[in-house]
Amino acid sequence: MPPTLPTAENPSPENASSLPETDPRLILATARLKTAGLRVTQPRMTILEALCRQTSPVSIEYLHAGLPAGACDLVTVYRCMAAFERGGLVRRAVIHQGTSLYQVAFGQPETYHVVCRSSGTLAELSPEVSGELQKAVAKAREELRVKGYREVAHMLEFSGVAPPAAPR
Amino acid sequence: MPPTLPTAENPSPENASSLPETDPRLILATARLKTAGLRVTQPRMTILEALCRQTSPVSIEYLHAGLPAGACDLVTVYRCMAAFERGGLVRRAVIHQGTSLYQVAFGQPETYHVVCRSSGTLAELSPEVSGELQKAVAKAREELRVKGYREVAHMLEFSGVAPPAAPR
DNA sequence: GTGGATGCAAAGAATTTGCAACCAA
DNA sequence: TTGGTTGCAAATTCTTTGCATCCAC
Repeated sequence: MPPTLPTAENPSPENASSLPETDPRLILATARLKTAGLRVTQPRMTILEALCRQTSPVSIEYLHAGLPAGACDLVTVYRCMAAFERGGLVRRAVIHQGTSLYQVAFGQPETYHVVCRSSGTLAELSPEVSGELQKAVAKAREELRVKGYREVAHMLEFSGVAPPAAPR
Repeated sequence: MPPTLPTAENPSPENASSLPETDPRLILATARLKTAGLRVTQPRMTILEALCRQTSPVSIEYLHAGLPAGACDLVTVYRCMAAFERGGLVRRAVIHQGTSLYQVAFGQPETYHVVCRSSGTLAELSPEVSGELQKAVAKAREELRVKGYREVAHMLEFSGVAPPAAPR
């Protein structure tokens, strides 16, 4: 059976080593929060820390399930992600079976994904293709900027039926 | 007040003249249905006919509200749109406040949209930029095809805060 | 001090599912 | 004939909201 998207029920094992507060991405995250006019709170930093550990887009439920016990309420994660998205800290990467999956939007190249409608597998597009897409998206953003749009975000997702896993 | 997205409550007036069965797009739609292994039924043709009349992406609720009275159940529209999307007849264009908006995916150039998070206004990107995006998307599709993906679909949406409407 | 942020509980809304009847191929 | 489709009703599930309390700035 092909690997499926991690769910809130079976979160992938968290990296035990907690990121030090001096992690460059968290420092950047703090700056981004302030720039966006958002307050730097414990729940928010915990959420951003967990988000930075992810290697692929995750759902809010999954993210919450992976936080230290009692870190914060699920509703808070919803509210934070909405604020983060408006502030450009995170990006809604794909919508998988009606659920939004998010990824950090800073400190790393933008990568686009494809969701298998059959197995739920999530795969990345090649850096080359992601780069091409990013370029075209940049042009769109520029057009929108000129037209006066602010806080522009975008969501690009591919879906399809993945080939059966190669037999071994 | 800027124009907002049409809703199920205030559907825009339908064009009274019903499309003749010989409408090229409906003929194409019929062919697409068969190609996708889907049956050609009355509800489906009615839905596709209504969808072809739209000039911008619409929600399922809105689409259903615009159908002739008693044409078919709302659930049927949901199921048909899901089937159409898998079959490549329609494209989920944007997700507006948690609601998916669809548009036909054949017989017309692909256009991408931007949703205003403040007013709900939906606007098109220029044909030039949409074309650029389409090219990059085509490359992605090609990569996925080579990798063995079938029935590839994609969703690309921009959102932002639109500038205040110009005073007149 | 003050307005944004959070927790808890409850509501809201889009979408899905079960099942029997129906009909396109 | 037969498996895909549809209608109706009910359930599911993701997401949002209200409000009192709390805390970052």
